[in-house]
Amino acid sequence: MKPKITLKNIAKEFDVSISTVSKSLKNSHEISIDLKQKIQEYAKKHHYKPNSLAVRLQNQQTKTIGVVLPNIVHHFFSTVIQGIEEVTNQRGYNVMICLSNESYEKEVLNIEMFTSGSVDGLIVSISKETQKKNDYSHFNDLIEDDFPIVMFDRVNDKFECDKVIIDDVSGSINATNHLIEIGCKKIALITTPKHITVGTLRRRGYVKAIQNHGQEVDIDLIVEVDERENIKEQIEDLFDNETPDGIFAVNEVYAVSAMNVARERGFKIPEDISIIGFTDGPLSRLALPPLTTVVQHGYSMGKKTAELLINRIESKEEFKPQKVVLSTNLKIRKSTKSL
Amino acid sequence: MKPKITLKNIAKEFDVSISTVSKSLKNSHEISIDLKQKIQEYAKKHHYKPNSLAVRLQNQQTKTIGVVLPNIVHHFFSTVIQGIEEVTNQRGYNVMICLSNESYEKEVLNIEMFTSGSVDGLIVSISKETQKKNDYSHFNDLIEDDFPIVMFDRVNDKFECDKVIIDDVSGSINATNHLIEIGCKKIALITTPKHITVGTLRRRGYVKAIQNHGQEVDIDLIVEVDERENIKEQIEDLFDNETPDGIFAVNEVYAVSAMNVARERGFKIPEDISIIGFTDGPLSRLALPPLTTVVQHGYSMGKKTAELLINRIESKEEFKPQKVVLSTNLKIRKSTKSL
DNA sequence: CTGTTAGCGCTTTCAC
DNA sequence: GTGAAAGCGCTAACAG
Repeated sequence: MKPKITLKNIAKEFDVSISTVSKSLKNSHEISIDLKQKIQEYAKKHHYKPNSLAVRLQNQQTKTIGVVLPNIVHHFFSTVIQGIEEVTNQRGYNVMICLSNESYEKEVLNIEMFTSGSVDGLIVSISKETQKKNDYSHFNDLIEDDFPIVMFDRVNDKFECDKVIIDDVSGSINATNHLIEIGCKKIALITTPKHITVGTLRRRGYVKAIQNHGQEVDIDLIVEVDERENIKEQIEDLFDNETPDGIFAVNEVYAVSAMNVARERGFKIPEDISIIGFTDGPLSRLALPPLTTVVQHGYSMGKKTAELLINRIESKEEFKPQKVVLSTNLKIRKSTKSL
Repeated sequence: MKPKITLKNIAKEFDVSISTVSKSLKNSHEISIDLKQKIQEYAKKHHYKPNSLAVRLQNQQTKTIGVVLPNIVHHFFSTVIQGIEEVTNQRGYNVMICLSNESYEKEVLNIEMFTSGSVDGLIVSISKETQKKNDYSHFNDLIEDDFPIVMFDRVNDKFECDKVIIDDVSGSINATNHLIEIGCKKIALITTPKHITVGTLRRRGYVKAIQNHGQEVDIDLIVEVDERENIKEQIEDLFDNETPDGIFAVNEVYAVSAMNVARERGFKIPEDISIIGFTDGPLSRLALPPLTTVVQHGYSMGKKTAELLINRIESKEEFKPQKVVLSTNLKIRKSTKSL
C-alpha cells in the first residue's frame, strides 16, 4: 500500500508550514488564492484525506454511534437498523454495527471497543447468552459514567438507561384474544426457553388472555423450543400429544414451522387450525396462506431508539432515563379464521 | 456524561508523570509494586479505558476491518458476515459494518469514512444503484493507492483488486439442466433487470443450458422483476401468457413468490411445475414443499473474503490481485420432480 | 524506579 | 499571508 499522504508531506512539498496547508485545504481566507489553489490541486491529485482518527481525537467527538446486535439474521433487527440509520443520517451521525452473535463474550468485546473512544453513544440489544448468564457487569461502568446508551427490545430493567421496547404482553394478549374470539378452544403456545425475556413476556400475555376468559392454562399445549435441537421435531411433539385448533407462536420461524407441521399432518389452515405469529417479516408475508401476525414496527423502534440516543448525546444537562413502550398491532391475514 | 478519565488525570492525582502511569497500567517491571498497585486500583475504580483513537493513531494500525454491504435483509449477506467474523476474530481483527442500503451516495460516504484512517482494510459488495449508475470513481483512489480492499459477490471487473465471487453461470446452468433432465419442456426464468450483475450472469447460465440442449430461448418465459413494483403481480403476468412446467428463479423471494402464484392457480408443486431457487435461506427451507435451490455457501465466501483481505493487509510485498471463484451446488429438495 | 521527550495527524490560537 | 506552538491521549526510546 502506498504511504498515506498527510499535511506534513504536503507542507514539505511546498516548503510551507503544516498549518498553512491545513488552512488552504479548508479554503481559509487567510491564505493567498494562488497558494491555496496549488495546494488543493496537489492534495486532490494525491488523494489526500484527513485522518479521521486524528480529527476525532482532536475534537473529542466522533459523530458516530455504535450498534451492538445479537444477530441480523432476524428480519426484525434489519428493520430496526433501517430506522436507526434514517434518523442518525439525518442528524449527521454515522452508524457502525457490531454483532455479538448471541455470545456474551463478543458482546463484551464489542462494547469495550466501541466505548473506548470510537463512538459518541451506543445502542444495544442484549445477546441470548448474556440473558442466560444474567451477567450485566459490562454495562455497569458505562451506566455509572453516564455514557450515552440506549437499549432496545432485549433490555434489562436493572439499568438506569434509556430503553425502547414493544409491549410484548399486550401484543400477545391481543393475539390470543383474537384466537379465542374466532372460536379456538385449544390454543397452543410455541415459545422460547424462559431466560429469553421477550419469550417470557409473550408467554405472560398468552397466559393472561387465557385466564381472563376463565380458562385454565394447559401445560401440554406449551412448547418451549430449544434452538439447539431440531425445531420442527419439537413442534411435532406437540401434535403427538394434543391437536390444537389455534396456535400462537412467538416468532416467525416457529409460526411457519408450526404451519408446515400442521399441513403435513393433513390439517387445513385456517379451517382446522388458526395460527398467529410475531414479527412481520418476509417469512410471514410469503407463507401460504400469509400469516396473521403481531407486527412489531421495527422501523419506528429504530427511529425512536436513535432519537433518544442523539438527544442524550447532545444534551448538556442530565435527565432521567426514559422508557418508551411501543405498541404492536395485529395484522390479520389468512392463517386465521375470520369471525 | 462524566468526564473521561485519562492518563493525565491519573498522573496528576498521584503526582507522577504520565509515562509512569502508562507503565503501571501495563504492569511494567520498571515500576514499584506499591505504586503500580495503587494506580491500577485507582484506574479500575474510575473505569479507565485507553482511548482507542489515540492508540490507533499512535501505532498506525486499527486492527479493524470495514465491511460495506448493500443490505442485510437478504439472508445471504448475513451468512457472509458470519464467515467474515469467523476469520477476522481468529486473526485478531474487529469488524465494523456499514450499510449502503443499495444507495450510491451512502456507499460513497461509508467508504470515505472507513478509509480515512479508521480501518486497515475494506470488504465491499456493490450497491444496486452504483451498478445502475455504473459509476465507480469512489474506488479509483483506493485502488491507485493500493488500499487493501476485497470485493465479493457484487463485484466489478474494472478494478484490479481481490475478488470473491460465486460461479453464477455454472450454478444456473446446473439448475436449468436439472429442470431439463427431469423432463421440463417450458422452463421460465424469473430474474432481475439487466444492470444487476448477478442477475445477468444467472440469466446467461439459463440461456446457455437451454441452447446446449438445442432449444430456443422463449422471451415470453423470461420475467425481469422490477422491485419497485409488486413482485407477485409481475409473476402472475407470466402465468397469464404461458404456463411453464419448470421455473428457475434467481433468488429466494422470486422462487417462493412463484410457488405461491402457481399454487394459487391450482398447480401442484412439483407434480405440475418444478421450481428451483437461488440462495439457501430460511425462506427456501421453510417453504412447503421446501425449495430445491442453488446453494451459495455464503459462509465460505465470507471466510475466503476475509482471508484474502487480511493476507493483503499483513503482507509487505505487493502481489497480484486474486479472483476466487467459489462453486455452488444444487440442493435438491421437494419443489422439483424426481428423476 | 521514574521522568523527559518526541511523535502519531490534525486543529486552532496567537504572533510575526 | 504565513508560521510557531500547544494540545487531543497515548506510546516508546532514552535519560537520570
